[in-house]
Amino acid sequence: MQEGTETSPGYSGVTLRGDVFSAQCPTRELLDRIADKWTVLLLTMLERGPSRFNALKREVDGVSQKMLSQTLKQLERDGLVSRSVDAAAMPVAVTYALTPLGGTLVAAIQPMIDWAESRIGEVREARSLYDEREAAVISFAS
Amino acid sequence: MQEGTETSPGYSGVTLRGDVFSAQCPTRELLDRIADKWTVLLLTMLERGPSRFNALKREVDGVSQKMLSQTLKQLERDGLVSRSVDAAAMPVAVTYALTPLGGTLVAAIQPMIDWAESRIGEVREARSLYDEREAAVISFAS
DNA sequence: CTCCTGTGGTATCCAATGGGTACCAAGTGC
DNA sequence: GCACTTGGTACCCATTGGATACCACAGGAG
Repeated sequence: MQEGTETSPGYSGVTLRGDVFSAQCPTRELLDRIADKWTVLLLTMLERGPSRFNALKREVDGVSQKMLSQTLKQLERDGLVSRSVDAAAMPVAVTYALTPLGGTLVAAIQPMIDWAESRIGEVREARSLYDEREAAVISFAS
Repeated sequence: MQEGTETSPGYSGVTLRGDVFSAQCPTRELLDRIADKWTVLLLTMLERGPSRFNALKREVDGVSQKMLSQTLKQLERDGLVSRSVDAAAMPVAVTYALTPLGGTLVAAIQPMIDWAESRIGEVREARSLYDEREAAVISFAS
């Protein structure tokens, strides 16, 4: 019925490319979504190979069923993950797998993960230093 | 076909290196923090050069004062951003800048941003397809 | 047979978090 | 004096995340 019920597909020209700092930028909306705790963890986990719902729930420690199904649904909608149902299996088997597009994203976030793993020491050190200074300031103030 | 995920239990006090999937993993805690909307945007903005509080607030569209000061404080604590106060200036000038460590992080998240910018088209296409299918299923059900 | 488990979710509720607004103190322009 | 700037903090409410319960169905234990 209403053609205008959703974000206009046209965008006549100006894509605001490079301006992720504008709230309206579509790239920023995408960035907001992929720069997400569970998204990153799930994609990384799926890079190891296809997995099933409850397997993911067990493997990704701390994820709730709600967030898992929600995140997987978004990833599927974004074409990053595929969902295949085997209805013939006994209690129904649902398998999630990375799509090729999802694979390119995993490759793109890998440097971030590697950074976290290699720099965690420096960050922790910075934190201790900061907390010490902080404590000093507080005791000085009171 | 990979049998995947021998992330089985049985840690005997080992480093958990590479196991970001455990909730206790310190790397995962760090990853949760940097895989954050405002963190990514602020770091990217600061890569352009040092900036002041209200300048950042103006430039990063949509960030609230609260989230800005909160995020900056965390970044400072993590040693990714430095905060320098010029008390001599008229209404006090506070300048935020990337530290060398922060610079390495920006480099590490850049691929993710580039991915978002280059693949946004494919994602949008996947979304339309998904939404169409979804709508079809719903109208079929009702 | 009933009970319990596992499968893949959805629905519901509540706590935590994010964001908007107001306010502060100090200085400057009008 | 009044309003505006600076860099924040304090407070409140809306949105979100997370825990829990529940569903339908099938298989195995007892």
